[in-house]
Amino acid sequence: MFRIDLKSRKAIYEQVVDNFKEMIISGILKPDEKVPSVRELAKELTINPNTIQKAYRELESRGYFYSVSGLGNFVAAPSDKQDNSARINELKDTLKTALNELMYLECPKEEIMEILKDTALMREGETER
Amino acid sequence: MFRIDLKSRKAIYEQVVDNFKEMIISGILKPDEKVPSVRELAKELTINPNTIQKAYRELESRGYFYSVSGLGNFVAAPSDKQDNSARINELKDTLKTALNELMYLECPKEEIMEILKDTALMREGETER
Amino acid sequence: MFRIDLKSRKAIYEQVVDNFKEMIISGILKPDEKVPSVRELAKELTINPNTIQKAYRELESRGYFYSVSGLGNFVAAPSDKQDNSARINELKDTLKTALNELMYLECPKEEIMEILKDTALMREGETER
Amino acid sequence: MFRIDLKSRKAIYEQVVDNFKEMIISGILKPDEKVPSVRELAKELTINPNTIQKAYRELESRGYFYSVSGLGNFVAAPSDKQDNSARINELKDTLKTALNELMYLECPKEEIMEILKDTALMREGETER
DNA sequence: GTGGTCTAGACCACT
DNA sequence: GTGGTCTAGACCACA
Repeated sequence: MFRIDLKSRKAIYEQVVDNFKEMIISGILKPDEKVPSVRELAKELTINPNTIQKAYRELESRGYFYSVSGLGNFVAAPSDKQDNSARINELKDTLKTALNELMYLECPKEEIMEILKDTALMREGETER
Repeated sequence: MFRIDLKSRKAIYEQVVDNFKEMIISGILKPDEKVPSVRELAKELTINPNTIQKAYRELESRGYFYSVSGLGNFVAAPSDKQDNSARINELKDTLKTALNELMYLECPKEEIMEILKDTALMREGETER
Repeated sequence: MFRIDLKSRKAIYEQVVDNFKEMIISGILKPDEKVPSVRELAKELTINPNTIQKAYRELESRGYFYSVSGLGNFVAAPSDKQDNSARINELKDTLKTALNELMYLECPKEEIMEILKDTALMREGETER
Repeated sequence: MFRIDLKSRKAIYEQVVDNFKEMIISGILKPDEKVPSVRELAKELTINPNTIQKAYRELESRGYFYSVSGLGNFVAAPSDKQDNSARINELKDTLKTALNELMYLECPKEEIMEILKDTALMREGETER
């Protein structure tokens, strides 16, 4: 369920954050669903609870979690999310940069198109007419 | 010419690396063009020469610069670049993730398409048929 | 355990790199084994920590170490190594050059054969038929 | 005739030295043959004369050249070479190290054998019986 | 505790 | 002049 790579350069708490974000974005985790408690998850991943704690706080501050004291943490509904525009601009920028670098590295266009299709951005048949 | 944000969480030397990469990728810097000397750039940006040095070595080891001792650093030709596949896979992954998150944040498709067009990935008329 | 020659023309950090590479190649250091912390080794060798740091990063970027933040540096498994072909060609070239020069200096063939045997390249009895 | 790579990390004067050594070792340059004057070679390679000068001094001190004042530099005969033992030990060491690293990188034995044959170390048929 | 970054200032080799 | 190395000492983020 979780992909944590201790060897990665990325901080562990960030990897936890990314894993949750991905599961929420892809719909594996539904709004108002309860997520494991800090201690539970820490034990399961054999990671320091402080690290999980930090990840949860991060997810809460970014609007992906909400916490009910005494009950635990829950997945927030997309509509509850705050001010997206800043994050959207950030993402657009990474998109542009990544695309430019891919072109520079001579990654074949088809492979990029494949990705676009996979993300449901395009229906089959819209590309490469 | 350079955008360095001392307050950013990103390391200064990484910002320098990214700035150069962007300029090379976008063609602002041409192959075999000389880049400012370590000391020169350090002085211009009021940054410690060692920091610039580190950035330059990074760029060299990633195949964007080559260094001629006694003469300075120069922009490498794209063909001189090494083993891209690992980097390409990384980029594809960030691409996927960014696209998914954009969809989740309900960024209008048109805006994303705009970016694709800008990167010359698609010719006018190929999209939104 | 470590042979560092401060007077050598070779940079100290390179000597550290070479020492570790040799210990890893010869199997003295096993995969996933922890190596001394930057500060520890620096203290032991009475060398500046930054110098050790540089050596460790070099080893990491060449695929001999991996670093786990907060825990330290570890020996990477051979399979984790990246793109060897460039390095292999380099080595083949040094091999050729060294052999040619040895022949020129009239080093007896037997002595060279001795080395080949020692590196397990040849089984006893295969040579000097 | 000369392979000088300004982009290489190796110092230019060292590349000049290596080129001459190789030509002498391989017999392209014969004993007592005259080599180009410092100025001539510098002009031909469009390199600073001081750099060539340094290379020639190095070659002389290592016993590959001898200089006759007013006439120029000449290739020394192998027998004129001094104290080889130190250099031979050096070479043996690089040989060992290179071989070990090649084995570690899983370079196929056959490719290594190929090199040994090419250097006339072995006659055809002596290996892999 | 760990690695990672940065500064200031020094010295060396090469061109 | 150029890059490359090294030291001393400081600060930060992560586990």
